[in-house]
Amino acid sequence: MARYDRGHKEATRRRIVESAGRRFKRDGIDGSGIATLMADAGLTNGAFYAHFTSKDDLIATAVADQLSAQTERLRALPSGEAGLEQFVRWYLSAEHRDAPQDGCPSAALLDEIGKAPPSIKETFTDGLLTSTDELAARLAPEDPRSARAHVLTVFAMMVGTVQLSRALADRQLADAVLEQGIENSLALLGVAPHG
Amino acid sequence: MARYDRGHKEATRRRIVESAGRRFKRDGIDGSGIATLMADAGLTNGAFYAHFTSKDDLIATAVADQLSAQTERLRALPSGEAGLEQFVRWYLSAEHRDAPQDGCPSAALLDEIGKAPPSIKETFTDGLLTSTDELAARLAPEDPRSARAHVLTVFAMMVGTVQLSRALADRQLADAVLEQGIENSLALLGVAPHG
DNA sequence: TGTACATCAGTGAACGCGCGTTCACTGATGTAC
DNA sequence: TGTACATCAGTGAACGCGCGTTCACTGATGTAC
Repeated sequence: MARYDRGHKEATRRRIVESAGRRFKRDGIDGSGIATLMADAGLTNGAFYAHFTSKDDLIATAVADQLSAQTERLRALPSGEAGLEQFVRWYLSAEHRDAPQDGCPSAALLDEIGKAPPSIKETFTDGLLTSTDELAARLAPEDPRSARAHVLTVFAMMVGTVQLSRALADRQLADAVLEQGIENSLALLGVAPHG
Repeated sequence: MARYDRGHKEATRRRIVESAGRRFKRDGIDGSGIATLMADAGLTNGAFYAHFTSKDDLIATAVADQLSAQTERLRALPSGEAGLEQFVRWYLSAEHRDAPQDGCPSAALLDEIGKAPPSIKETFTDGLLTSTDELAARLAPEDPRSARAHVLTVFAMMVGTVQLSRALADRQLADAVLEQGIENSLALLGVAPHG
């Protein structure tokens, strides 16, 4: 159509990546077709391959983008254990459970990433570690690396808890699971609850 | 083709349900087409609708079947905390992680079930509670119901841990996460490790 | 300043393919007479 | 005992549809002369 500003294409690309991240988290990766992803960004399917070499290319890009957005959110938390506790309480909230498109990419996509090709697993692993190392820094400021596996495991547990809460047909039970999850997670992190 | 023994159709149906359960756990529900599912059972696609009204019908049946198979496995465990610990150690083993088709349906499908229609969530919820109540009975034999949310949460955490271990591209880290997961799970259950 | 052409982000139709589902048909056996 | 027909689990081709991907084309702007 038109000839656009310098930077227009880059802005379009970013728009696709961001809306695709949301769509993936809501409907799953397999459940999101190219035409839908492009329509989400206000475009038609044909333009897709001017921005990405394949759907896998977009998946990897969107997963990395989602994880780095999460890292930013973690950096914005209060330092120390207060930030940790705040994160746990948000993560295991009914709001997070009920709005997967706005939430954590791991909670929404971990299962599909486990079945994805190695290149996507690698992208995921890198981005996830960057983000969980933010948590580790809060738990063990003097030696974040030592807390890595521990933080990663507690994070995995929170992921599973949110997923279970999303899958249960009994809302009361789903809420109870989240509450218990907060207690258990804080206990494992050694954070005394201030709620 | 041939006219078959009494009970032949029922046996065929069971065969489809069982192989579909394995296929779903391996490739995902969305990732498993009718033709493949029927070929797994040694049949052609056309016979499918003589056994099920729709793919969703099979999904619900297979999920329920998988969960009741898991319940049977839990019943076969030693009674008391010994059985609990044995379960946790199997669940968070590299073998379980690396063979999803033979493993826990929740670990493989929780994410997709969270996005599934309510009828499937209900089937899942019923079957899951039956199976986790087996664990609760080991933790609190005098009042299993009181331990329900607690056991459910620890179970959710184990699910997330297995999923993360499947998604990580770094095998060493994936193994470390499982090990930490065992420690954390046993701690939360109040079971003193005997490993 | 005016004309001709190059650029290029985006359009929209089409490709082959696999999806869930439908349906006319098969053919070995059981039943009726 | 022999023939005609009913039964029914399973076959395999076909349905319309959406998938990921390709491609000829559009048309507003920038550049060359």
